[in-house]
Amino acid sequence: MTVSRALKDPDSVSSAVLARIQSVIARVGYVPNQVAGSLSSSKSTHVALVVPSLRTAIFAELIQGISDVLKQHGFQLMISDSGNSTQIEEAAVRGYAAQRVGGVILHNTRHDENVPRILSAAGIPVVETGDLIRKPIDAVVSFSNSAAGAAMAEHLLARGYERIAFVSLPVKNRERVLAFRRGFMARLRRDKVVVPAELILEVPTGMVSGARAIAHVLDTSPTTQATMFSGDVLAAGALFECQRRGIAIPSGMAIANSDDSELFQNTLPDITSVRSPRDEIGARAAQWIVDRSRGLGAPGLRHDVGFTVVERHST
Amino acid sequence: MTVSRALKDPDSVSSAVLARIQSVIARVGYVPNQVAGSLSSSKSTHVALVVPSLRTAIFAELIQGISDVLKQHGFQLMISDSGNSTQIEEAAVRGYAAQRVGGVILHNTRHDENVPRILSAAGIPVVETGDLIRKPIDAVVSFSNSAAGAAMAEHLLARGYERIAFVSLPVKNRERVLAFRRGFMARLRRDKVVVPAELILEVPTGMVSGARAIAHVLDTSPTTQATMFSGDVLAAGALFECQRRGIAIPSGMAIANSDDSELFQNTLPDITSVRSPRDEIGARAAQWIVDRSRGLGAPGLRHDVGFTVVERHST
DNA sequence: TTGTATGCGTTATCAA
DNA sequence: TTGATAACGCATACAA
Repeated sequence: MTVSRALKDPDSVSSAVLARIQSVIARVGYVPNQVAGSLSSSKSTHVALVVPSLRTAIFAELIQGISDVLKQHGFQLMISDSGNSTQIEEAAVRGYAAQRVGGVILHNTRHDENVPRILSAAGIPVVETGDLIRKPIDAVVSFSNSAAGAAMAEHLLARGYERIAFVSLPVKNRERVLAFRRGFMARLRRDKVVVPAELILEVPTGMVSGARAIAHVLDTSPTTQATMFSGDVLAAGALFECQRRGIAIPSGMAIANSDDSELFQNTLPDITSVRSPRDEIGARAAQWIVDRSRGLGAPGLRHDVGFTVVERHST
Repeated sequence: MTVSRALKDPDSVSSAVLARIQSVIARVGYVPNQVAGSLSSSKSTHVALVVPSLRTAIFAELIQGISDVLKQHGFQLMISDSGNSTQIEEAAVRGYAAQRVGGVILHNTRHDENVPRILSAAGIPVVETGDLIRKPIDAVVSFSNSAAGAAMAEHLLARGYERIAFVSLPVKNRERVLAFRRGFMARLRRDKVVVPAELILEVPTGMVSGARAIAHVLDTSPTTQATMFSGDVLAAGALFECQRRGIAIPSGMAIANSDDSELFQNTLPDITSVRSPRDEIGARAAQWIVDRSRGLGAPGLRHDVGFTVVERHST
């Protein structure tokens, strides 16, 4: 018990005893067993994150934001990916509940019905980060994808584009993408602009996929003026395909993307996109969980980090 | 005890009892406490990974490879970043030792002297993945960065380039980059090609940094024929800068990069680079740890996953 | 096939 | 300021 105190609160131990303890610890190489500590105190220093995929760079900033905050407080980050499957997410959440983690961050906002049940039964704080949904399980830190879609539509309208294509990842199980698309379309409709069904595409992830999509648009509907992409690096693939075909951007085809990245800032021309503070989302989500697991803060958090339409030369 | 058995090995329990247990579990919402399980059995289902940075996409494939294998075996992945600081790495390792993780994967191959001590004292298996070093702490799964550098030098020589610049991230605390550079330079020297000191640059990470570097080379040494980049996306930044300046690639300047990425396959022209199976590195490292923590496999593993110089149109 | 006793290494609580 | 005791919830070993 005295050793335990010496490690957690050295001031509560006399300096003589403290010195003796430290010397023995050094000599025998004692390393406190945090598993036993967790069991005894029923406090966890683990936070779990479930993202749709680990392969994309999109989540790098989110992860870094979380990791930075957790490191400050001696918490550990556990990561897994769901592949946009609610079943895999549920299995992950079950595992995290069994491990009695201190909190869970879910990027998806669509879940198996058991997920809220499992988490609330275990009393585990949850933050959702994928979209600023109305009714989070517990807390939500994000921005409105729907508003972002509308803002991007407004930008394209302001630049005078009227014949517009929309290319995204499959919206099934991707509520964020669906919200963006809905916001985008609704704003266009307000100005009597309608995207024909054959120019609303759903494609796989990746640059090659973006290239194929823009090729399809160019081939089947050559009068299209602008293409809006929603999903990781699709627009970059499209830009490179236009370069290969000798099509000038934006005069021959304007392109924009829903998620900003370092790449879009550096291509020629650089690519208009929606910028959101992904590291801040991570940091705030993590901070809230740390606070909660220390008994601070309120259960329900709803934080809008906002976004910006970064107007670049591709539109 | 019977409940414990019913969950781990349902066949060892009579069907009547099993049914009763399952119904009660469902009714009361029982979730086994894995922390208590770990403490009791002194077996961990956690594997820790320390990468230099989480911000770059380079580690996404490594992480995915690890995660896929761990998921199959019910293991959990814990991640942190060291920022190429041996001190931060040591702190992380200390924390993982306290948590009695089942294994640790370190991407860096240069460590604080305490790191091997801590890990071996705790009996925690370690895999290093950054370079195929001669004397790993325990196991190593990687490829030879030195050989990769040499192979890339050979490629450039074969294409007839003789006035060559070398741009990398700072080599301090980055043994991999240093190994690549040494292998590269050594191979050039064999053909009596020498890179002048003023064309050996060390720059920060990022596309902007790559652009600045190539600008510096172009401005200060316009007769340079090729620039070799070592570090993430540097070459992409250089390519875009050349596009902005109207310099043709490869006739005006050839560029190549040490680490392949989706981006390099899609730019115009696409960029010659070294391809290595990063997901396989992760998968094998994870598998070895899983095996070890089950008492299988031998302590010392040394696996060379190899690499390929992918010759594209930028050289 | 089921159940009992015991211990894993901490921390909370209370006593000295 | 230090120490003794009990408890956290499971799994090991053994008994029935």
